Amino acid sequence: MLELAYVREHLERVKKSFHDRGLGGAGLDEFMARDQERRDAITQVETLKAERNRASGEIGRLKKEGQDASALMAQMKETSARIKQLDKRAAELDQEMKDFLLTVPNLPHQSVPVGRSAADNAEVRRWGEPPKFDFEPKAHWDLGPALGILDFERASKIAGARFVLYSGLGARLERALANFMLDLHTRKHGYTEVLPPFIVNSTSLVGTAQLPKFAADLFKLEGTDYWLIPTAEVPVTNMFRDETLDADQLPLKLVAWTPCFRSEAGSYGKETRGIVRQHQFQKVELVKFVRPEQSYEELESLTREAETVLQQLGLPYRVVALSTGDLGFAAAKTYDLEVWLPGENGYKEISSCSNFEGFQARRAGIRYRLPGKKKSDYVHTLNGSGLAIGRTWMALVENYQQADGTVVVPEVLRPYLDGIERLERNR
RNA sequence: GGAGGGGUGCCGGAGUGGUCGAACGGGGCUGCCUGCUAAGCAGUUGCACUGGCUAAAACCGGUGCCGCGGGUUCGAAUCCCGCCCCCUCCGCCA
Repeated sequence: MLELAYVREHLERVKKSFHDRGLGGAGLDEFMARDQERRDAITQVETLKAERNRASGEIGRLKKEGQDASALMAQMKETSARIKQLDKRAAELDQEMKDFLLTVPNLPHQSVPVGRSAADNAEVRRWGEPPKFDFEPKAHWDLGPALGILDFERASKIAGARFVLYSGLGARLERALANFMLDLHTRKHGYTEVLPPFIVNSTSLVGTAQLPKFAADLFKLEGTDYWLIPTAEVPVTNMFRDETLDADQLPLKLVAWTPCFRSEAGSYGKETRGIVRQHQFQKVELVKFVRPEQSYEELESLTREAETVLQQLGLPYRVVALSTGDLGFAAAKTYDLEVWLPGENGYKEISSCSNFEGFQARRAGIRYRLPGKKKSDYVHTLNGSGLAIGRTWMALVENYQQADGTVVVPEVLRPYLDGIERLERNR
């Protein structure tokens, strides 16, 4: 969320942000008109309240002295009625403005390439060479079922479309990947592991900005205020909602392995094959709370930390900086990691690393205080996948496939799979 | 799910209709003191919105905030209603 005062004073910058993101600037001018109306109403009602407060004190004094206060009381009864009316109007305007502010996207950082869509994203760097095969490489949706480690039919019987069942070595590979990633981030990158609730309330979702705009992307539990998390970002960022952290706790780095649930409403017909786009998947998520002046170096290191997973697994990838047209609602800047997929002969997003600056912190009330300083300030929040496990599974199977349909297990993963060197049928 | 208790400032903890933004204690900050530290003394101590001043602050004023939302009243931390959360006991359960 942008601060009201900021929008008021930097209207042109906000309008430019809307434009760069490919949104109409509509609403902003009306918003400013509302702002003026609201401030006028507040001035008026506060004057009346001040008058009432004075009179109430006077009434108390008169009564104490045994004097008659009924005239003043009658007068204040009218004033109170008037206040009630004006208060209601001011509250309405206030609510309208808050609702609007919650739908205003974050301002893109100056370094973000201006563009209309993903086509305008800027490639930052590449790592690794796509493997060369002397046979026609298969997609994971052929390899997996053939190895008996992936079962789409039964998943769809149990739940429906866009679910998958991992079986045998497939399930163990998923778990091995999660453990490998968690170990890497906790042992080498200084993250603290947390295991949060997988269900959150709507306040938490407003805090990280999935609500109010993106309810359609989420699963809600009927008859409750509970929602399945679309990413660990939500519970982990909200750990410190309405809290003030000590500056010496920062940067605070947390890693969580959770399932993620996404309704993918409106995406039917898109990426229906394989495990690319599922209603449920697992992800190891990195979350940082940092001091504002450090957030951009922290974004770089966060991205590098996510990249380390791919490097250690030997999976070729590239890093792209999202353009303004592709940038998420809450993000000021985002790097996507895209892994090489032989089955698609192209790169596919496997991690998204973002700096939200104070956008989430303001919504969620996450502050920090410097020792000895009175005034607190909002932290900057960042997060990134480190990595999406389902997509890593998929990339690994495709990149390490052999002519005979088996899959070689990368060295670093073998300790997590009882030393197994190869995924074969009937294991 | 049932019964009971409770939610007050950074923390502990008073406060049952007016003089309460809130006693008292602790902590923090500032100054004094001190070779340094501790102790001691004095002062100070939240957030949001809003008006004035301003380049912007500082600053000065106003309003609101004692879990959240309503209500009663001239006036509510204090009374009434609804909701949320926490604790204890019982039941159930991995």
